[in-house]
Parts: sequence; structure tokens; C-alpha cells
Amino acid sequence: MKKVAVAMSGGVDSAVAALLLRDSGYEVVGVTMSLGVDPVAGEKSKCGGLRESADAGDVCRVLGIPHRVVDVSSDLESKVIGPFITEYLRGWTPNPCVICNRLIKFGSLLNRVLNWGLDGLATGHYARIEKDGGEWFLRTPKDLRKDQTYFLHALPRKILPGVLFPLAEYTKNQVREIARKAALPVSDKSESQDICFIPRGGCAEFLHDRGVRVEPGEIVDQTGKIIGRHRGIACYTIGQRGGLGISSPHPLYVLAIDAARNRLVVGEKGELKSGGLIADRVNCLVGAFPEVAWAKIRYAHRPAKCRTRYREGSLTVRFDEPQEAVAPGQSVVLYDGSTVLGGGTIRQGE
RNA sequence: UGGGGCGUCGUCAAGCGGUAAGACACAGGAAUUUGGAUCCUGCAUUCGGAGGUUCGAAUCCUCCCGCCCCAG
Repeated sequence: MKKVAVAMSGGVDSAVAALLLRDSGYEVVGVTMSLGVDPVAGEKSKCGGLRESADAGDVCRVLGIPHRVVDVSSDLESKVIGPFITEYLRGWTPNPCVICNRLIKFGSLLNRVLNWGLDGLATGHYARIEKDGGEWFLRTPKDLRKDQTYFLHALPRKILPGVLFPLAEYTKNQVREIARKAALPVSDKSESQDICFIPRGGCAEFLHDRGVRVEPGEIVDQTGKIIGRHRGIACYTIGQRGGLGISSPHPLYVLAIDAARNRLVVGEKGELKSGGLIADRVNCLVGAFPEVAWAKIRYAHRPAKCRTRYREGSLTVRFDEPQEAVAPGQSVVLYDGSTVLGGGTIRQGE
């Protein structure tokens, strides 16, 4: 592999990824995905906006590599945003980043890049790809604090040979240091970003603008007693505490979302535990799921030991220790040590 | 309008003459490539109102207002 594209978001990580590849002898092209949305004045810039695209361009200039912008807005709309809205209607909590990685970044963008005649696509993800005994694996990076494999579990296994994660061996601090030393214009940009296609107003407003009925409804306790009102189901997710507006001796959390009745069921923290879950849209990154594995049910979740069963497209996970706030729509990702085994989309906790 | 009880932050609630706990909610921040969790900070110059007693009252007294209960 000699000629590669680096997906550049306009942030530090992808900038350093490009730098590292360039310095290790690759012929590098910077590619930035455009979502076709202009940032609102004064709003914090977001992935996919003009501002970020310009930053990426600046970095490429400093690095002396070409920069191309690819418009993925219609793809994003149909493959990510559409399903995102549909899932909210069902009372689920989608994870658009997982879908985007699979279908956009490592889907249409990767294809585009390959069509340009390049050999592969790199990103600034903190993750690792390794060839081991003739097989390719997705593994956790050196900086486990930043491990982003959770968001990458849905990549098709067969594309792994064409994917590079140059930051696999670096910590976030080292990355920033490298950026600073190289005087990259983005070296001290801030870390976080929310969902890239959700503008300032927040999720509820976005959904409303997209025609989703955001109707207030009842909040009930586990006995069915009405104890409050919610602002619309799409504003909540399982395990959520804030935003209920109900005072109680102990904090209340969303236990379940009943989309059919437009209701929220709430209860105390202890009630959030689930012994297991069922997932579908399963992606396997190894030959087969082992019976014992470690599962993450959210980003930044310490993997929980579990037993797995995969049958007819459905993955059943039983935790050794019950886990908190299993949320349909979120991903469950299975690990064996540093190896990502794959995962799926949670359909229900149980 | 006979008798009894109660009115302290949005809610629940300590306080019982010495200068307004706490919890929940809420707001802001930290953290974070989803949504959440979590953590930190803030949040009644004032105790239904008006007088009075006292060096000093949310705490004692008086009247008024508003609730609740038992009687009628």
C-alpha cells in the first residue's frame, strides 16, 4: 500500500494521522467529507461543515499534500439521518456514528477513494488493525482511554485490509504534541463534537424540524401511576436522569420508552440493571463469536464479561453481572482482550 | 366560622430563641466522535402577612390570610 487517502475532519487527530503517514513514506491525499451544511454564525463548528473543511485544507497545505472535498450529504441523508429519525420514532436511541462509519466513511467514501486508484483509506480513529496469521483483525489502540473501536465494530470484515489507523500506537497527548511540533493549525482544537448533523437547537428540535411529532406525554412509575409529563419521547433515552422534572426522594431514571403509548416509565437507579440483551444487525469480525466474551453496551463502558449465543442473525448476550441501562438502538460490541469480535444493535434488554 | 392541626427554595423537608441542613428538580461547567451515566459548581439576606416581646425570633405572643382534619 503506497497511495492512501486520509479522511480529514478538520480536527487534530486526522491531521496527525495524515502527517504520520506522509512521514512514513506514503503518498497521501487529504479527503474531507462535506455534509453540505453551513455552520450557523457563532455556533461551534462541526464535523462536515465549511469551517472544518477549511481547517482540513489548511492542514493539507502545511503538510504539502493535496486536499479534496467529497460531498456526502445525500448519502448521509438516506443512510444515516433517515434511519436515525425512524429509530427515534420507535423509542430507540440510535447511534449514528456507528452507521456512518460503516456506510459512509468506510462505505461510500472508501469506495470513492478506491475508485480514484488509491490503495486505501486512513482515519484519525484511535483503533488498530492487525494482520495475524493471515487474517485481519480490528483491535484496541494503545491509548485505551480514547479507544474508538466501539464505533467501528460494524465495519465489514473484508474491508479491513484497505483501512489504516495511524494513531494506533499513539496517545492523545502524543498526538497533540506532534501536532504542536509540526505547527499544525489545528493543534489545540477542542475535543468533543456532538452528532455532526444536529444543529444548535439540539436533537428534539432537529427531529421536530424533520417532521417528527414531538408530543408531550405521560411519565409513569412502574406501577403505571402517572407522576409527570415529558416533552416528547425523542428527548429521552434509557438510563437518562435529567430532564424529567420530577422531584422524588431519590433520582429517577428512564427505565423504558413506550413509543406506542407515548409514555416514559421511570424508576430508581437499581431498576436499570439488565441481565442480558438481544441484538440484531450483527457484524462478526472474527471466524465466529466465542461463547465467552466481554461486552460493551456503550462507549466508555468497561467491558462486562458475558456469554454469547449467535443464531439466525440474532445475538444473545447474558452478562455475568447485570449491567445498567441497556438501550435499544445502541450497539453492543464484543471483545476478547484487545480484539474486537464484532457486535450488533441492541433490540431489547432482558 | 365549635374543636384540633398546618403554612420554611419549584417539590419534599430539617430547624423548637442565637443569626435558614439535606434530598429531588433546575441551571452552568468538566468529561465525551452517538444518546446517556458520572463528577464539579450554583441555587431561600429569608421562613404565609402585619405587629409585638427580646441584645437577638423561622423559632415566643397577638391579629389577619390560606389550607387540612374532626365535629356540625
